[in-house]
Amino acid sequence: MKDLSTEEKILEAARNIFFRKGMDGARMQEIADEAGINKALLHYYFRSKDKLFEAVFQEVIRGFFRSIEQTLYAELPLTEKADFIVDRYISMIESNPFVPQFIINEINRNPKMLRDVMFSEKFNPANLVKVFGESDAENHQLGFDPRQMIVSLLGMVIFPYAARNLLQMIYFDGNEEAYSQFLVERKEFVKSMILKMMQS
Amino acid sequence: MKDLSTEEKILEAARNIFFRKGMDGARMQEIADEAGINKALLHYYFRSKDKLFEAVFQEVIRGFFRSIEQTLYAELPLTEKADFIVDRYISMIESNPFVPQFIINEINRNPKMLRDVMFSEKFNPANLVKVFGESDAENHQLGFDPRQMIVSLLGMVIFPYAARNLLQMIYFDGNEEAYSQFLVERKEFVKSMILKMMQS
DNA sequence: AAACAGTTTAACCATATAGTTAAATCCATT
DNA sequence: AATGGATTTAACTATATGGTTAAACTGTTT
Repeated sequence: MKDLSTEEKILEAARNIFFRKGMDGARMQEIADEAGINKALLHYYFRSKDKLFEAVFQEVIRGFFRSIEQTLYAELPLTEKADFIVDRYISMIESNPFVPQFIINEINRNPKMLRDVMFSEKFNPANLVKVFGESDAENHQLGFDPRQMIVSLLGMVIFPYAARNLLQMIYFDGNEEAYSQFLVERKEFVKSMILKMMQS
Repeated sequence: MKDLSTEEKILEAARNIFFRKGMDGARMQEIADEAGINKALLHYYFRSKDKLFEAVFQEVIRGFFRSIEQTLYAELPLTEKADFIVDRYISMIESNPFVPQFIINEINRNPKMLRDVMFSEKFNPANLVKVFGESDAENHQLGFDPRQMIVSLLGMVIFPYAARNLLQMIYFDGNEEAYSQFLVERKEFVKSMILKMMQS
């Protein structure tokens, strides 16, 4: 951590705090502490909390879009593609378990931010739908809106991480190890369920 | 609204604000305004923001447990039971779309609160698992942890509401009516998918 | 009429927090 | 050694916000 540039140290700290507590719950002092600097220097690099948050949010959304696009352009048969997407999303979430909740919450708090980032990043969602929706022979037999499938996949993958504390408490008696094991097993479970769901 | 008792007006207003903005984002002044009273009276009824929040949170968790239990004791064959649960949960969410996110967020913010409420309500989650997990002939052939199924169901049902703004923007070009229609169709989609998932 | 809870008004206090400032210090480059 | 940017220190300002207070008012009950 020590050998990062100060700006990078700040962004790293800001991510840690914002991801866990959100814009409303985060404190500039806490971010400064986490970065190992003082508040004056924090404001020296990022003029305001809003600017700092914007930097973090924009970066996260960029990464989010980038990884969506990567799954889009993977040329695979539908069944393998579903596996591929599940693997990718789960590994993304495991390396940053707070990100999905963060994105959802902050967009709900201020939906305009997403529009702004999408505009400034020239991100065009028009062909996003095609993940499960086009150009594959198997696909024409699905018989439903492909978005139903992708939303199901996202829900099944994201929910157990977003609601971890709740689910761990009510279904696993608060046992962390048991829940971790549940998540390990979940990967194959979701893959096989998506497969079943896609069989006519 | 005018004919409710003041305490009920306050709780109603507090729900509106807390559900949307969470504990951190909510302002006592805003709650007072929403209830059509002043801050002094608000504190006259609920001594502090913490107490008011606690009242709302406790009430929500109680309702949550109650409805879980009602689905538990419904004596139905597995397949119909899944339909029953999907219907119930969706109608609950539609009458209060912010509640699932609220519960998840506030539990993440302070997991101890859930333990406290569960303790004071003497709620024992030990047999929750049995929803999809016991005493039904079909069930012994499932061949997986029934919790995987219930978490999938919850994820598929809750996620499209929790992430509404995000999904609406990226998959529906911001079109609200289109997304509402998507949610209408989703009900049957989820039911049929759960069915498929339960077929050996 | 007196009493009393509910309610308003308006000012007020205490604290947390975002953000600023000025001077001093550190450290690398010239 | 001098320059200049990065960083610290510490005090400070402004504001938002939770919470309090006292006095007045309202409407109902006794």
